[in-house]
Amino acid sequence: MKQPSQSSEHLSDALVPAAFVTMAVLNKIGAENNLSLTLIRVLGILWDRRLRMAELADRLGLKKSTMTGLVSRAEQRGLLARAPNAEDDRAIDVFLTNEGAVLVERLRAQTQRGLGGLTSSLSVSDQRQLADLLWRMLESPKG
Amino acid sequence: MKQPSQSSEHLSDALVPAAFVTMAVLNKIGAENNLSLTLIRVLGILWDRRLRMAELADRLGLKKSTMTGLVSRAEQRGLLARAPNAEDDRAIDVFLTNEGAVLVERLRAQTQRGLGGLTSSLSVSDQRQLADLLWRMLESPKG
DNA sequence: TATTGTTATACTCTATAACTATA
DNA sequence: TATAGTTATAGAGTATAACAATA
Repeated sequence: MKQPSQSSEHLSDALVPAAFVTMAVLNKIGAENNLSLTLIRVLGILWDRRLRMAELADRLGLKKSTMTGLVSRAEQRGLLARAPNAEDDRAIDVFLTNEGAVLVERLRAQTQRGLGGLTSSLSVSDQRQLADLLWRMLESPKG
Repeated sequence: MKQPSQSSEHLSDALVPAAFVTMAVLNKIGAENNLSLTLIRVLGILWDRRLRMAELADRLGLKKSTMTGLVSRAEQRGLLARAPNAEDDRAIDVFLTNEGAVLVERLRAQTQRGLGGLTSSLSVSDQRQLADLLWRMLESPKG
């Protein structure tokens, strides 16, 4: 009864472990910088955008009340800031501080280095091909 | 000063979003089954193994004290069980119950379906190639 | 002495429900 | 009435520190 569809024939059987390994690296980098995976993602999303709380919660698949705590803690640490929205008096905009932006740049570099051990096991040509396939998968309408 | 190495030239720039999207799917499946990503991983690891607490904690990159809570809650739900280790009287083995094994099979099926929207955007040939590249990356010594 | 696992404690992340203020 | 955001509360996940039992 055991070892059922362990055939590894499906792409998802490779995607899942790849995601876990990638997340482990990100998680380690997060721990070194005292950041959760969620907060890393928040900072990444805010890199080139200013978003309202509700919009941010939507993108992360979180509740607004969860965002409040997340943003408040990050704000206290000086990584991002809140400001009233210009059009809607109910809404609050969130955006990176300079310190937050510096941190994001550092995280990006650390991530490339951290994933180096994994990616460098492939030839440069294979790396390019893998990146290409992943992008095509992600950029599809459904993705 | 913004938009620095946004060139997306590095494989890691594709691996990270792919991992986040994959994790979002897994997270949703977990939520439907009342399981955290960590617990999903625990169950997956225990699929074909019986491990001691310390060994399990090592594989997950967690502290032993964290494992205690994680395993205790899963045990109360009947998904896994504890038993004294035969060789070392200090150690405790952890393994899946039948109910846990049934759940793992269901999760695997749900995951393949859940990732279908993503993977099906590629041709069958591309899917095979992507899976092959990911496996080669993961199976390398460093990975 | 060192290792295995647990307990106690504290903080982050998350959700639900109830609330205020604005649309 | 509906939406935006916060607060209060509760539970899971995580770490650190201290502990008992065994090696």
